[in-house]
Amino acid sequence: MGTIERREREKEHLREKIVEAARDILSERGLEGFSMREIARRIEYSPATIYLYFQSKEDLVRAVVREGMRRLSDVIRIEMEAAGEHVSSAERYRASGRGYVRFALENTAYFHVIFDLPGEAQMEGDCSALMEGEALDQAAFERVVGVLGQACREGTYRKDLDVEQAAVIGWATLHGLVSLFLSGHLQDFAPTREQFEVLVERSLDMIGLAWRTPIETR
Amino acid sequence: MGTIERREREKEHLREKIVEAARDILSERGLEGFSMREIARRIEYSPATIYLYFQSKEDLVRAVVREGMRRLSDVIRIEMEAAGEHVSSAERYRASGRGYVRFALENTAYFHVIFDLPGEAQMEGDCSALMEGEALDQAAFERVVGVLGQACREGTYRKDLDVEQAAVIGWATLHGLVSLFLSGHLQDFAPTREQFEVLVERSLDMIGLAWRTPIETR
DNA sequence: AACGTTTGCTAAACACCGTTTAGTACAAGA
DNA sequence: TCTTGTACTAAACGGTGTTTAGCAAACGTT
Repeated sequence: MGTIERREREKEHLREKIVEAARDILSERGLEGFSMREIARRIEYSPATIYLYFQSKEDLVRAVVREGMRRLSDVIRIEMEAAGEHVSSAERYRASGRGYVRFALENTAYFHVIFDLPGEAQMEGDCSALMEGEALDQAAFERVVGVLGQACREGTYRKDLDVEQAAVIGWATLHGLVSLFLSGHLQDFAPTREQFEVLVERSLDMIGLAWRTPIETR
Repeated sequence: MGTIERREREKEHLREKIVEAARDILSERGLEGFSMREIARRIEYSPATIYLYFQSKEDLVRAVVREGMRRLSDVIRIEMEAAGEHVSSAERYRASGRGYVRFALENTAYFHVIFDLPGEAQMEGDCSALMEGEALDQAAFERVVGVLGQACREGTYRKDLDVEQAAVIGWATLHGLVSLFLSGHLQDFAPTREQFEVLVERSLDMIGLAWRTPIETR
């Protein structure tokens, strides 16, 4: 009898519908309008029902974060592939950076939920669910590390570059730029998106410059 | 008759008590525990009273942000002064960066409230109140720009460096590092504060390296 | 076919929240 | 003393996340 399979499929379907609704609300109304009751309204179930599928709002948010991670990873990959196979690895690295920035600018709600929310609350306890998100994160990260290593072997960047460390610092630079821009703290310096994108390019220049230069600091 | 002066003093005193309570709650319980009703409880007034002094929660938060900006600016200044007058400007620049990071690590609630909250909601309308906060922000920023310019004149960094742009990029790098660290996204790479501080030093190395190198990028 | 039992769901409640309104007690000025 | 204005608050409104008790329908078993 396939009834229990059908039941399980239906259960999974509703679970997905909840995550979809959550992600739509996040995109449309941002974190402000993101509430369990609003999700319930949208899927036309009672708020209590959501608690049969997710144990808390935070749990549901984590599911959305995983979805966001997937998208971010995709955008970066697509941007790298769009750069083409014939370009240098260094250029592909730049492309990955542009992908990160583009994702942040075009999915600000996702971006904030991914990078602002997890903040400092945990540290112990809920490591497993966090790690799940991190794993997806790492897929993109490893790809960037790979292309950086390739750029070293191609001779664009210096041979002894600590590629993992370099990847983190480059990531942080772009992340900081985009965070400051989105929170309005670059209003005086780069008010428009165009000006901001120029700033991003100059930052990528700087990063490349630093990776290229032989190490002999102070 | 000094009665109205006394009344005004008392009014100002209560206003300050509200901001103090708000800042304490923020430090002790983070953004989670930060509520108008909790502030009211702590100052032993009714919640409605707060609305005689601040027109909304956001308005009160802005007052706390201003306070936080002042502190951040102070920490950076102190760290720069602690580096001493006899050291190079480049070293003073590094010190300012360390100050920024130290403030973020030791005042995480302030840091989040300053840099995460303003986010994307406004953009028009409430420009005046925002500018007030930015002005304090700029005091520190201008100081950093100044020391960067000095380092150029001293010959440490290249003469044609766009110091304002450089300051923004450097700021973003440290801001990104600290944001990623606080949100747990560097757990795999720099789990402890010690390891993170090493990463910060390596980033400051990289920044200095890039400012030093003559421009001739691709 | 009838009878427990399990499943999927919800109404209602609890304890919070930000904010507004109507009103009170009291001090100041006339 | 009477009026006016000031400082404050109780209570309400509509929202939130979450829990609990219970209901109706589907299920497995006899």
